[in-house]
Amino acid sequence: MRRSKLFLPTLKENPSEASITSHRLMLRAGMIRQASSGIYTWLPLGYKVLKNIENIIRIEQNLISQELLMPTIQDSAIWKKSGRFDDYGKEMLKFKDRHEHELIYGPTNEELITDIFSKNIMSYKSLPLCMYHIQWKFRDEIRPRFGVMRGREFLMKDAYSFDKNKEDAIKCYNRMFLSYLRIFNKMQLKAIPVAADTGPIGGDLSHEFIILAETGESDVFIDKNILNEDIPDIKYDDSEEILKLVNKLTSYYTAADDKHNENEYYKKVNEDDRLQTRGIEVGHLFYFGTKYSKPLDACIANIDGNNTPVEMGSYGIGVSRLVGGIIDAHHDEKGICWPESVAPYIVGIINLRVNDSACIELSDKIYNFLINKNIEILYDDRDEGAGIKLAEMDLIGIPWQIRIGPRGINNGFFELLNRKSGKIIEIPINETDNIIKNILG
RNA sequence: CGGGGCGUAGCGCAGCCUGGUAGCGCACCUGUUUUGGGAACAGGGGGUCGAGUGUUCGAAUCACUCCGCCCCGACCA
Repeated sequence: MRRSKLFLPTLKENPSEASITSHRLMLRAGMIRQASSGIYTWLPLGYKVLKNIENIIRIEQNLISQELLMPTIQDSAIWKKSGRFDDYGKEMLKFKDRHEHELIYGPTNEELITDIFSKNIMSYKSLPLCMYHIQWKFRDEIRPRFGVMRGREFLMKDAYSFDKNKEDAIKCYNRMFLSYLRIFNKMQLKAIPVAADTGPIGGDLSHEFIILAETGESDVFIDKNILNEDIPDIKYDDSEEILKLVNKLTSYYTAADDKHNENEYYKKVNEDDRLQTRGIEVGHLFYFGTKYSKPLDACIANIDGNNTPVEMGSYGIGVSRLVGGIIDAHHDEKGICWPESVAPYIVGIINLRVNDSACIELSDKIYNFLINKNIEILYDDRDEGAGIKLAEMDLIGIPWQIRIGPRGINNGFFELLNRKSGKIIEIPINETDNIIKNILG
């Protein structure tokens, strides 16, 4: 993509509407604009990142689940049946269509997927079944804030599992646990599983995945050692190994403020290992058994021939929130430093002198070379001062910058800069292959 | 919903106290010179001062009402 053609309205100054880092940087880097309180337009650069995050989630979730797409608008009837129409309270947006029929904008989808299940699955032989979708949700938050971190409209991945008994349901829960660890790991986030309350979703087993951040909304108390745990290479069908991993990770003391117990914390964790900070919830696992299958009559014929309510769980990831979370974890004073896995462009080319024919020739050559290698690239071909272009490339956080200017060309090289480390590699002009080696190596 | 703050050009702000018909920086347009970290000079365009009502000869400025946005708290992916 040529920068001269890209809709990328960056801001030099901090907008007054933003107070925290991720929000400020998303506005300044031209990723989002606010449409209304807690509701945002995703501009091209931000949307690319959002899509990249979605795809990381997709690739990992597809190993244990199937993707479908449910609507944003739901009929209020199923919510009345589950009892949540009233329980969910003012957070749920309710409205009527032209026939005075009551609808809601889905804050989550347990009712809808349970309804689909009950109408199409009759037997335990069709289980286990796990499905997910990535869809916009609306929760009319009391106080939206921090940009996409607590929006009213937000993109969520929500998965739902159906099993014939509790034992199988827990196995699915644990597979999700592993899947979440891998997903967050791919985004270069240290997500810590924390025992959690179940809130309006309900149920008796639940973990939140929290990333540590000073701007997080809840206090967390953890045993530092959990941060050193690696994610082992386990196959998803190896329930025993997965269980061992889950048990190991959940044996560490980790708690958000609502479940924190000071005495236990002091007893269980050495003083040097205690870490009290703030965190952002990016994922949540729930096992809730038959909480929805009973009222919505989602029953299966079980092995013994009796109809029994299906065992369920649900598993959410805040996709749009992750964009903010990743920025919070990966930025410096100049701007964003995207992990390559989610970066909107992998390489940025800066032609420092757009009226110099040698610079144009080399820039175009490298641009076309990288396009042919299927590398996402942003080519700043604008007639602007060098400082403007360098500063913007830093701000929007492109992991690799290629700088082409007369100074280098006269000495037979161009520069490849790593955004995160700041290291510059000088590459001879006719060795463009070296770009690939450095980026991938 | 309780507490606090804000609303003036695309962005950041001044002007308001003490009413006299709107200004600065950045950005934008034209030209010249520049060109390796947010250039210089010259010229130019852009505003129902969040909305309504009132007070007044006259309101961005004073009063009242409403709307919107942000921050702290209770709730949550």
